[in-house]
Amino acid sequence: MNNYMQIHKYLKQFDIKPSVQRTAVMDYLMTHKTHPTIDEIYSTLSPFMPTLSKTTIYNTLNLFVEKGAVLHLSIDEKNARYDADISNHAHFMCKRCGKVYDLFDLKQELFNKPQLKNFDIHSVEISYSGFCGTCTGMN
Amino acid sequence: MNNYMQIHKYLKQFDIKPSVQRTAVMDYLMTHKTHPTIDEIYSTLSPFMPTLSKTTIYNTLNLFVEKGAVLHLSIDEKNARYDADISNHAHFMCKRCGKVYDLFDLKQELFNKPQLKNFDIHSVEISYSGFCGTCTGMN
DNA sequence: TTATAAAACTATAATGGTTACAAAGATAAA
DNA sequence: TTTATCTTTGTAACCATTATAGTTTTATAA
Repeated sequence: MNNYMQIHKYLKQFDIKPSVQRTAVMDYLMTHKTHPTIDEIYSTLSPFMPTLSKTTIYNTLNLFVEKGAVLHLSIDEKNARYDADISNHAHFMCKRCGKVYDLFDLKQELFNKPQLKNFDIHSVEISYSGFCGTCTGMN
Repeated sequence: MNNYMQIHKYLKQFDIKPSVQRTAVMDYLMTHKTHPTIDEIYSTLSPFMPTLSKTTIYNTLNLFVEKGAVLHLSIDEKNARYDADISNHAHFMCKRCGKVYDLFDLKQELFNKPQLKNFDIHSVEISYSGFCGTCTGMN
């Protein structure tokens, strides 16, 4: 079974009808774990899909987020970022270079939804910011 | 000592030169713990300060955040939100009514900055979202 | 297969939050 | 008082996102 069919199956698990465009976007997110912006996704895919519209990227990602297949990250004030890894993990954004990194090795308790009687919590986002090792020369 | 002078002293602690406008904005943030948007701050202050410009609100809040006197919240994708309470606490945003609530009663460990050799972490933002009690009728 | 309806995609325009810029005003120093 | 610096202001520009309407594709059913 090829990758295209695997992604089809994966999308269907989230009640998302596969299409060429949707499959390409999910494929991009799965193979580029860089928390890309809309523009990055569009710029990369566009040469291979000449009729592709940026609106479709917007529509597709809004659908993915709505269906729970993709995380919308608000860590970057300038542009929305997207992440196909929906497992519990946090993010770090370097204030100098702007890269967004995954932080997997944190205690899982961090991601527990607090049980509060006045709030029905659906999602958690844990974001750190500062300088990355590449920018400080400390790695 | 009046409130105006107290706020002057407070701003100076953050190396911020007080001015009428800056004092008014900090006063607003301290007395309105609703995590207001730029527009809300401007709309409220404007009638009392007829020459006030919205650009000044932007400039002022950018300065406050830069100096560490105010937190910029990215929990609301639509508008930046600001919080004069810089102590460790998390936020909850209701996806129906849009209100942003403070969550103070969480374990302080949540706000510990993980010691990672490749990342120099300056700040932490913990955001929850879902439905609030008012919107679900459950309180 | 063909006709019809629904869904998805596309291009363009509109929206709206934020920043850039330049001029005017206020403050501080000499 | 003069000069320099900082702050504020209004306008214009920018740019990410959404709205809209038309086209294309896909699904349904006769």
